[in-house]
Amino acid sequence: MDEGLVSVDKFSGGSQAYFLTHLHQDHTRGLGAAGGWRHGPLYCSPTTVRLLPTRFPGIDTSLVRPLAPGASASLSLSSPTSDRPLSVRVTAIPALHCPGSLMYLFRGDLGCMLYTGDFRWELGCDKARRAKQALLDALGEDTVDVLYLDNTYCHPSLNFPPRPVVAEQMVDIIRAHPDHEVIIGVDTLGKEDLLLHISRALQMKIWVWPQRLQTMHLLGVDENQEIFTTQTNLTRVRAVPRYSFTIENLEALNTVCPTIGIMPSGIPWLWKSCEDRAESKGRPPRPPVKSIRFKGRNGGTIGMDYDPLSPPKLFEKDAYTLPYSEHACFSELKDFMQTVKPSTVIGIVSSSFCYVNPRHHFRHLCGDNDQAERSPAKSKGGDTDSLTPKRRPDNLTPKRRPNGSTSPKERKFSISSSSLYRSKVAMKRKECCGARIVDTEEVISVA
DNA sequence: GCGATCAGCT
DNA sequence: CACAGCTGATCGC
Repeated sequence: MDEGLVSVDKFSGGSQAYFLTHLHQDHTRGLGAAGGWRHGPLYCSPTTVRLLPTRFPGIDTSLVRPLAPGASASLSLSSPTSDRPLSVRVTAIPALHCPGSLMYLFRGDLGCMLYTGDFRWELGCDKARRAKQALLDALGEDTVDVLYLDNTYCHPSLNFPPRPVVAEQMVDIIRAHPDHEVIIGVDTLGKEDLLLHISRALQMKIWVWPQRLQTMHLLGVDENQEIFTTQTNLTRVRAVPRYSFTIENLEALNTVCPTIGIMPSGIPWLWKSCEDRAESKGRPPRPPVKSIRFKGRNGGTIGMDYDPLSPPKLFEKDAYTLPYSEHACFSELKDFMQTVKPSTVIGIVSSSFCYVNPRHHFRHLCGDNDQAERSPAKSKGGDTDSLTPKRRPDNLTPKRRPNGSTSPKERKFSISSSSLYRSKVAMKRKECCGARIVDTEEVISVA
């Protein structure tokens, strides 16, 4: 593929069309650049369109092209080198990562490429089976020349149950602590289904910070406003920003009232026991790990390495972590590879703690398995910067990822008052983004 | 003084 | 460790 044609999750310019897979900050770098968006047409899901102004208030929506899951669009591009016209058809496939997340399948004069973005692929769930069918329908007889794969958890040891199973485990934990306050660490987008499940199962509202409530309403997940609230006295279960979820904060909250924390995450090292962490940091050992019993969930229905019958690992006192992941685990990646059978595969996650070239595990599922690394495009030239992720060899420690360059200017909320002065910049950001650590503590201590 | 970007951290 | 994100420092306007 020639250079300068299309970019996915990269918005620094130089392309003729731009594609956003989902609205997490590390995928939107460059979108908030000064002067608004004017590099070219910007394709994303209708859900993402709806949320876009909350993340990028100044964005010029005339350049935004909503692409519904399953829908296609034709792109008329021109070769930057020869000026000849190029025809490319793009199809959006649900990625099931967070609300509005999409994969993009490109086919046309440049061959066939599939960019998954971040995705989950739980084929025990209807949504994933429908997504798989949508992908197969879109592919038809075509073969994917290059698959850009979410390799976040691309290691055979990283298997976890489908999200509904883990959601039920979380309900069990909360039920086992009837007199505790509960905080759950979440990001600005994602894990809505988990919170909905908890709310329905326990018949309990869930506190979220004001900006998160706005997101819920824009997503339409709580149309009757029965589930989520910003009023602290209505519930003992709170979803807090992931960065408020620290041992220090949990201990502080416990001085006010008994509180447990639950971190839903697929990150494997969070499953380690607290002793490991204490020793590794030279701190005195923590108290012994408390164990929690879970109801068995139909024994072998999960068929993964993670054993749902064993208690979830506790990484610190009063804090639990459960493998609720919005990224595909290894067995799902394997199934995806078997379904797509690409000629070659390239990982898109370069900052992973254990970046693994997916070819290492899936070479045998690639059409070009007998060849070493080669240019992934057909005979049309080298691959584009834009569609080539930051690649690095196996077993190399990743460098620190450059930070996001987005400038989220959220609408203001009144809850942001805090007596803790840090800096004007911090205060400004605080105003913009809604509740933070201190707000959460204040709010809970008042309750 | 302000926003954008970078460095550092979890 | 960093899924995605927050904070403070610095730079240019």
